[in-house]
Amino acid sequence: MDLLGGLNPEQREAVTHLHGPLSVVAGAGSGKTRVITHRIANLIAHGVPAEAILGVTFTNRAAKEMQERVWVLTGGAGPTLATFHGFCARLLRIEAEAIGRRVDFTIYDASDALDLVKTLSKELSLDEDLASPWSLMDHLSSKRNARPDEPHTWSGKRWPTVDDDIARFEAAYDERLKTSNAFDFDSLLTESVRLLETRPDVLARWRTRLTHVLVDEFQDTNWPQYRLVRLLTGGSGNLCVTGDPDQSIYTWRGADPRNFVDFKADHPGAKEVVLAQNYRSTNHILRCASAVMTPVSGRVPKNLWSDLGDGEPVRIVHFTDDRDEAQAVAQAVLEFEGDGFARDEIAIMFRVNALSLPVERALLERGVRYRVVGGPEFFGRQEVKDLLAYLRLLANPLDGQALLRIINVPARGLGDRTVDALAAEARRQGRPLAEIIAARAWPTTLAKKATGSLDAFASLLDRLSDETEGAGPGATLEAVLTHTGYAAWWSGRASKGHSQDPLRNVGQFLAFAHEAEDSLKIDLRTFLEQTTLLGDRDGDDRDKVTLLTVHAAKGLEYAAVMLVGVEDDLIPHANARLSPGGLDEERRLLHVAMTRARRRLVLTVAGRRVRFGREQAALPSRFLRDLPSNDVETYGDVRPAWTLDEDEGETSGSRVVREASDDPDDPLLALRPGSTVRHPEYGNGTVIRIRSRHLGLDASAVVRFGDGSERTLILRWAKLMVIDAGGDDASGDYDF
DNA sequence: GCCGGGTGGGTTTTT
DNA sequence: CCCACCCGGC
Repeated sequence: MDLLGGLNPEQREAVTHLHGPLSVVAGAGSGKTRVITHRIANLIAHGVPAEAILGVTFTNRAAKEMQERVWVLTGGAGPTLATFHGFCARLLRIEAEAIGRRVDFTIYDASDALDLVKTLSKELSLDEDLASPWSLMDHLSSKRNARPDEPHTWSGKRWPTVDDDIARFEAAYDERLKTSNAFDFDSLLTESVRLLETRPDVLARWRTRLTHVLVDEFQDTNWPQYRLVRLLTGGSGNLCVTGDPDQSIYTWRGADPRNFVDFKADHPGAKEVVLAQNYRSTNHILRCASAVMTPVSGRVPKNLWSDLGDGEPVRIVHFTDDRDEAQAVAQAVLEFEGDGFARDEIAIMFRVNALSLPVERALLERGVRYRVVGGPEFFGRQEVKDLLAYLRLLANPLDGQALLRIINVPARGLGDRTVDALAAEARRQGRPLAEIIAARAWPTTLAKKATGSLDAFASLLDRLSDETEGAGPGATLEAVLTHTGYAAWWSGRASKGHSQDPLRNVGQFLAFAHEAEDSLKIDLRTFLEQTTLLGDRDGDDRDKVTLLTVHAAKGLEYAAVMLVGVEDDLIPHANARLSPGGLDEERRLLHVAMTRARRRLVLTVAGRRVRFGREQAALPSRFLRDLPSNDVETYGDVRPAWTLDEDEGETSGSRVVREASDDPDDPLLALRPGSTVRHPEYGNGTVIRIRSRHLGLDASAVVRFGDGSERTLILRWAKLMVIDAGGDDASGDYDF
């Protein structure tokens, strides 16, 4: 196979650079995946064994896609292509005993980890007002992801014993993970690093095993991740990193684009390739995407260009409310199909998962098949988590959190008092809770009734583990359901307050486990690892519209993209202002969303949106003002919702096509400081300041009226008409 | 100890 | 709206 055909000179340079450090800075759609897969194939063609190549990607989806493309290029060669977490899990299974874990360790997802924090917080009697489980979790995570030269200390509230308490907590957390024979997401990374740092023999073995490492989405790696690949390639320097600082959207999780700078410093003389030609999108789309990035500070400007022509202008469509928006988006799917877009080439994106609900409803009404990528949905449900906990406990009997979760589910007479007594006993003896139970070493203080229940529970566990020895996920789950009476317990409870029938989910989960066992032939441990590391399955994607967050969309592309909720407080998200550089990251996020689109890009804005059950006014995203007017077309009634009188329905729902938004008569791309408005009582005035919705307060504007008075008006209520939107100067006095 | 009802707060984004 | 948590009745 010709591996270099069809590559441009820069791509070719990267693909043919086989040994020694290489960095590829690749703008969106510049053929980065192509470069990586071809380079891997080229390495193999030049005699590097496939098993000696490790490709690290950011998502499982990307790993899978690369796997397939490499197969095609090499005729079935199988290098290791995995996420950081997946690779670390593999490494740690092999090296488990070197760090005091057993090969059957389980992995805690974010919510399991939070449960552990809560357990420990209670055990250590920490004051939750001073240190909430959430802040403790945050603290742990950012501490472990911090660079060693920027040590991270407790940044929450201070109290007299803070240093002691936090230190005790950190130690207890690590200890409990270890005695539970478990890792959380962060510790998969940090423990792998620690192992390679402290055990030269292990490190040497892995360096022999893996001679070439490639890291994709390098801008989204955090310190332990970079440290890991440095360790692995420290001997040979055969490290290739690819990424795009403009697509750095994970700094909130410890990702540090400075790794690019470090890479250069750590690898003097490294080859550097920049890919600028875009093969994906038309130029209207690219110019809009670039314009969003222009104001980002400290950025190396990148001029993305494409020879695919201008294409269609980017559409900005305004709606009265989110219901309208959802209906139109669902309808648009059908229209796009009429225009020749395949359904599985259309994506609907949003900044936050919550926005998918109204869209899903509208799609359902029209019978449009869709698929939601990720989302907390299924595996986050209580009943599924309960059953998973049983499976985890059977796979790893030391898993303390799994045990705590199910010890009294279904209710079997083991309430808080009994469990607390058991936990205290476990601590007293310095043994894991599971051992106390297996050995039936109950504390002597327990009541007869409790010990009876405990005996029964211990027997249940014995029986289950005997019966499921070596069984697959389907059979194991079957046994759990039979012997625990879990389903009967649910149906016995007045199951009103549950939006989705828990029993249906139980049935689905059982079917899922059976399918994994029967058709995919995966064992219980793999099943558990995949459900936590992979989250949702990616079943049959054909003929379905894809719904996903912008984060989940990174690395993907679609012929048509609709991004909903392009409003202030969503993009940029209200919380973005809490962190330094937050607004820039929001720009990058919008940039990522836009550059997913090949030919058609639609941004939608609603004037009102239901949030937390209340309908609230929404403003178009301030980023929209940065889009070049020649590249966009604006549709719909762009007056903000609060200028419409709800009782006179004449304007509501109108979808008049208008001139682009640079039309001076346009009532408003955004109300802004300097705009002239009319108030029915106070007359004309000038907007001095806009305050977006925050801290539970509605969005408001401070307006100076003709009589010199300044009034703060709640935009949701005040019957303001926009007379003159004011100048183009977007740098007015916004208060966020 | 179990469960249901009331209440208050809200987690952006993912492995 | 949807949940996690608290409380009180059984």
